[in-house]
Amino acid sequence: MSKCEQCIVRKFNSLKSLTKDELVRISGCKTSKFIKKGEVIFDEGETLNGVYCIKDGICKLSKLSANGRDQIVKLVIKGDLLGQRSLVVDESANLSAVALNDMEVCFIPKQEIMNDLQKNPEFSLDVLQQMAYDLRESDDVIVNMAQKSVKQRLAEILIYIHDHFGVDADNYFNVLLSREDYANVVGTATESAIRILSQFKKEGLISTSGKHIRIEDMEALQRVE
Amino acid sequence: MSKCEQCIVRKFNSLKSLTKDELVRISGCKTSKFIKKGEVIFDEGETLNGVYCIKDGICKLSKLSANGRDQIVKLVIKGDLLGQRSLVVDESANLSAVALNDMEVCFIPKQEIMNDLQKNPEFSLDVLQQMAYDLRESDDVIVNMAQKSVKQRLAEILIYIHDHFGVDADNYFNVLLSREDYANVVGTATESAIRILSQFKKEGLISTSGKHIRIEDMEALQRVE
DNA sequence: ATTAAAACCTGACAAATATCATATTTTAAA
DNA sequence: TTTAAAATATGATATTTGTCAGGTTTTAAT
Repeated sequence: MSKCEQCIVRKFNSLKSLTKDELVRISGCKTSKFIKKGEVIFDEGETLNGVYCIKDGICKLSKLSANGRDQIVKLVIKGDLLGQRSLVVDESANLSAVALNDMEVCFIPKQEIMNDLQKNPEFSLDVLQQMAYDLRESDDVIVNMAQKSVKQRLAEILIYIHDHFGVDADNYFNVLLSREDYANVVGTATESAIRILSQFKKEGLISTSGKHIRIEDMEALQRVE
Repeated sequence: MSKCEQCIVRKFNSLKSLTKDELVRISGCKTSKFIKKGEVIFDEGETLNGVYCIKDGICKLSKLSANGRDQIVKLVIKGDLLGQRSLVVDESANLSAVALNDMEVCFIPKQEIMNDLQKNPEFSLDVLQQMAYDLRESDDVIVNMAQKSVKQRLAEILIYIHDHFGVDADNYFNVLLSREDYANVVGTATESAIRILSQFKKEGLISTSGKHIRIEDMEALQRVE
């Protein structure tokens, strides 16, 4: 099994603040998992016994609303950590994590992380900073949800996905979301999301090929009101 | 000036994890401020040179949206800390803080807090836990904003204010919000908030006396769809 | 106490969004 | 390959919410 000390992925998350010794120890007790597209990593309400370090792939974090609809709160990519929040406050998971494509993740047991959190102030501060950053992002999402139209939110998520997850050789998004996923990100009915994407297509803002989406006119997309 | 070691308020926030020595040191460099209803504690974009510990009063944290409307993200009360997030990630304030009634706050300079964050793992973990808790709350707000109707959100904020900030002898809310504030919490037009409050009144869910609001039928309010 | 400003309220209408129905296309299983 | 299921698409219509316009009441300053 590969070793944490040599893993590039950790450079993108709080694990970068661990010492070499700590990394070796974690490497010794981590387990690696392959997760197929559509599989659940963990479910809302589940007790998490550790954190997941995403080595490859993308997943969605969502929560079931009282009306029966899933709300996608965040998209998480290679390099990110999953489950630190629940671990820190010792609560069950508040969100479900589902793979959007095939993934490889490393599971690090709770005790290892908690141990380092208590003993390595640099690591602890790094986790704190990541959480502070997430908190600002969440606050911004609240404002967008409350104040912007569905069309605007959809335009923005398209730009977000383009900028954060990149595109392939033909400029199509690397992340494949269903129309229902798009609806669940912006918080609208699936039909509404489909309708607006069709409209964007007609207006030349995007083009599609099946589920694949490509931005054709970024500036116009940014101007959407 | 009163001393942090003897202040009851700190028991409700992360400062409770500081040692006696640390508290004495902080007490020596803190400044106390009285802030009148409506006054700004800090503004979005402002650089914060420390954190505010709320000794008395309530304030709103809000962010100006691109459409010119204010979105209230959080209501903050006696005992809470303001500004830790910005301090931890060394960013300017993401939200504005405005007093909803007369307040007393203590300002603690940045360096004191950062020093303790680096040297006292217990304090650092406590701040981390508070932030993890806030993050869950924010995620829940996102889901509510995205999936619930304005009427439901308004009913819920009434229940939230009742439960978190309490009522006076006549069962009226301790917090006085304008109709515009209510609109800015649930993310709707002021007229819509007014209309729905009127409807709640007609249906006997609440009663009002000027700005003062009292819940008359909690169960019916919880059932609002 | 008077008065101007702000806050509150309501109606009429417009715009945005949800819902339901149904057709078409794509996907995946047998 | 065939076929059933799922995803996508679009129209018609209902519901929710926003906007504008005009009132009344409350608040605060003189």
